[in-house]
Amino acid sequence: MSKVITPRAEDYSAWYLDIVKNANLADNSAVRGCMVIKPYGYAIWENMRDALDLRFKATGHVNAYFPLFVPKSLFEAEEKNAEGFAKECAVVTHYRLKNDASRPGKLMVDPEAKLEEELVVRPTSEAIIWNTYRDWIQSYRDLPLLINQWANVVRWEMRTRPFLRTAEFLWQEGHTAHATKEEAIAETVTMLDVYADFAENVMAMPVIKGVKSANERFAGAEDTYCIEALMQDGKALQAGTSHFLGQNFAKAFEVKYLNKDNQQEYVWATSWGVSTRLIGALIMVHSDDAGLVLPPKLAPMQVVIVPIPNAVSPVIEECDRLAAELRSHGVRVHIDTDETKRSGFKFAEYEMRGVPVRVAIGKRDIENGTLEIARRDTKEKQTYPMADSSGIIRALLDEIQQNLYNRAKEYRDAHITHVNSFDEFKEVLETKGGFISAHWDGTGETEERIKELTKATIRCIPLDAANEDGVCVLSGAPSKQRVLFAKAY
RNA sequence: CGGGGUGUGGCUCAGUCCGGUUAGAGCACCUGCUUUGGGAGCAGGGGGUCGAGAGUUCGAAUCCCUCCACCCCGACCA
Repeated sequence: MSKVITPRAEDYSAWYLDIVKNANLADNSAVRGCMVIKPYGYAIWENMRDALDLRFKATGHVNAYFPLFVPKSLFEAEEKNAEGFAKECAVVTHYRLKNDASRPGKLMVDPEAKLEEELVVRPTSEAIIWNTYRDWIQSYRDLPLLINQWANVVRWEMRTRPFLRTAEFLWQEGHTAHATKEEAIAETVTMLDVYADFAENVMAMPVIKGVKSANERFAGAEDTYCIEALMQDGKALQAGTSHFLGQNFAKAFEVKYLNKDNQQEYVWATSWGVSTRLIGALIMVHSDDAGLVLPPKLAPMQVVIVPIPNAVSPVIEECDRLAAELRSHGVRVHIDTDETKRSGFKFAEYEMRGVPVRVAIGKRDIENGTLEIARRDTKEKQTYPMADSSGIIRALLDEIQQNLYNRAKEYRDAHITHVNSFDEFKEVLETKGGFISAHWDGTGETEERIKELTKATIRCIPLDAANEDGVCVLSGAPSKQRVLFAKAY
């Protein structure tokens, strides 16, 4: 296969699609808007899932599974949430097919098999979950209820892109119930911190924690917290959200508990989620024109060993010995003994697939007691003594993880620009991109107007924003703090 | 949902305007030999109801009609 990746500078969007295809992450499918996640892409998701699940468990959550289908009457119970998703719901209306008399061998929907009540394919599960929680929660002793589910959801999108926006996607959704408002808000913030920790320490992707403006808030939430990341093309991407839902769902579904004073009270709720979209973020934060670049903590193969020539004694024995040594330290190693491919091809192939460390061992090395180690992040390669190799490689994996984070953070920090006028705002947005830190008067009208004029939206009001008196870049009205604008995915 | 475009081996496309033997190329794939430290070379080989249906014609990938799918640009979105 001659694999050519479009350079980022030429066409960023084509570059992204080339990475997805050539790194074997996903394929288009026969289903409009839906992708097939291939084994290599799915292995990355599994690593993300495992790291997140560990963190969810560590913060007291348990997993459960709720149905894919939501009866329409339940779905519409919390009005704001239902309205927010109404335009992109897949709906099941029938439960049977039959032979089509007019077209032999073909099937048709049986008009006799119409459902009495349509079923919405979940775009999110608040409705079915809160309807269930009503029965599970009676007393303050049942609280807090801390449940997560790993699931697929469907949002009928017009324009789709692999991982970033597909009609069906995989995610996790946490849904918790609490006795007090304070406790629910604390949970919302805790899970935001979990996401930020995961993004920065596992994905090596720096994020900004913040709160969404009213326009960008999750439908049905009182407050939406988010982590925002910056992609290499200067566009922002929401990498995770954590919602304080107030008592909206409790009231819609009558979820009450008896407090210590024997009085009925509505519970307080949160929900939080991240999706396979994170794989899209991972690609766009670290990868280069040679292909995917993966942080070691998520790479399905952390080290690939290429014997030169293939599978020949004593080269192969040395490869096996090193692999065993690395595996005993928990390193994920792959030895490529495929004799039908040349080593040069393999080098290019593993670069394309983002394997953090490549080791080459040849006859020459056996004679010299050496091996060649190449790192994917900087593409440097160097020869080392065989004797020290396991320790060197393990240290290198840590270094690569750290370097990817530092590199991404440097880029991100260099692309947060403070502006004080709308002219400056527009110029920075067009010439430099990235986050624009500016004063905003707090009104939805101004936010909407800025979006119309520039296509930039408020990504978040950073949690660590300092109090600073100023005037709104558009309206000139007084403002107490800066917010972050950007064009977004 | 509006505007534009494209459907030909697994992939990228030529051929369509102006109908004419067995429908082509590159890549990929299979076999053999030589190779193997940055995407190998040579030789041989397999694979297509030309998006679908109906029509015009002696003859259709090519012309007419209908339908379908996908892509790009907008509006909407994690």
